[in-house]
Amino acid sequence: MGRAPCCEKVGLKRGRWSAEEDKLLINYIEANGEGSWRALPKNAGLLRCGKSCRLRWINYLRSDLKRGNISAEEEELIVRLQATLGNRWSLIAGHLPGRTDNEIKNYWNSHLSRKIQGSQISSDQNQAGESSSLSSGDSTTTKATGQKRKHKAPVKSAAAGGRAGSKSRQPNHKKKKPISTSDNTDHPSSSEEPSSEAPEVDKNVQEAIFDDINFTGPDPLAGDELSPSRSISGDHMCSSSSSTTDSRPLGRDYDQKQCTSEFTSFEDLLAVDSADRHGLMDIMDCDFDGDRNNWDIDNDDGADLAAVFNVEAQDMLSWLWDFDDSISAGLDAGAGVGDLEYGNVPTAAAAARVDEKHDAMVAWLLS
DNA sequence: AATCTTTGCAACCGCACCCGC
DNA sequence: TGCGGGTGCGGTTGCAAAGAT
Repeated sequence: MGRAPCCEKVGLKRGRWSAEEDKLLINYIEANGEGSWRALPKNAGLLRCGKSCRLRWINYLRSDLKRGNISAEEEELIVRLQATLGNRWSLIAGHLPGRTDNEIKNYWNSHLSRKIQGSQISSDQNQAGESSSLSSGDSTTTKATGQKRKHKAPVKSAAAGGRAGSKSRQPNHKKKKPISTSDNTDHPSSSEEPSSEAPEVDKNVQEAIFDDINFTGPDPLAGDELSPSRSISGDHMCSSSSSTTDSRPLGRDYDQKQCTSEFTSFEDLLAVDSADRHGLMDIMDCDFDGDRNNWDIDNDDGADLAAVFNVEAQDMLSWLWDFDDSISAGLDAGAGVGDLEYGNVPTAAAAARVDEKHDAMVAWLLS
């Protein structure tokens, strides 16, 4: 506080811009270029604050803007980037040519955040036997559940430490620690200082996770041959009785009691044969519900996982979400709508890709 | 048809950072 | 080195339009 406002507000117009004002602004910037926003209104003959002029130009009047109709691809990219970068809308906008941070932010707050919320709710329901769907959280569902959106606080980012509010704003990440484009595709934790401490494993939370793992995720270890479709759900993370065809070693030889007693630490889990570590993927319970957008953590949520492993799970998950072309190709080749659910075995290349992600997951958990 | 409620989004606000003086 | 102007960013608000009753 104590700082003078960016411009004198007395006598200045506020609210919606008229066509005449837009024209004045466009004409001035085309003639003089951007910049000097404080002086611009006066020079352009506008009764507007310089900030307002800048906002109007950047968000709506620039010629290189797309405006409207965010495509499914753009939407998917937004979701993925948001999971990785958090609410750094300007960074996200940088990956979407023709889109502004404000547009993406609004789209997120009015569409996507509710989809994610709806997905999480559905995910909870899924544990009770219902199927989940990301798209189930659309506006219709919102109305059906009576959720009020008006002036609600936007959903805070779990991935990048979404700030509690403008008054407690965190340092600007972009300016302090620039994030390159490649950071978005690299292992997300690579840009963070790796923790030098071994993960603190809260046994209670760990057991809670073990209590209700659903084996519905991808199973590249299904091998080269098609295995019958299978799904191991609830309370059987370590059960050997849940599937007759299940040959994945991790947990298969243990019942739940054994599991929670023998695996008293996460390191114990990792001590099993390296080939078995792929089962770790299932701890995360990566779940594709026939919709690549509908990727979720079925068992508990990222917050619990982060609590257990002392990491930001969402960052890793967002990378795992990177559903690349090789996998898509595998699915297109006949793996089916079920994506990577058991029984829908993708091509060898696709399986190898998932395999790679499993290994990365293990490395990440150990880091 | 009128009224109320909800939604979408344009615009505003305050804060933090950068940079020149 | 410190200060202040300029700018960028993300959260929040206001309001028109759409939908529901």
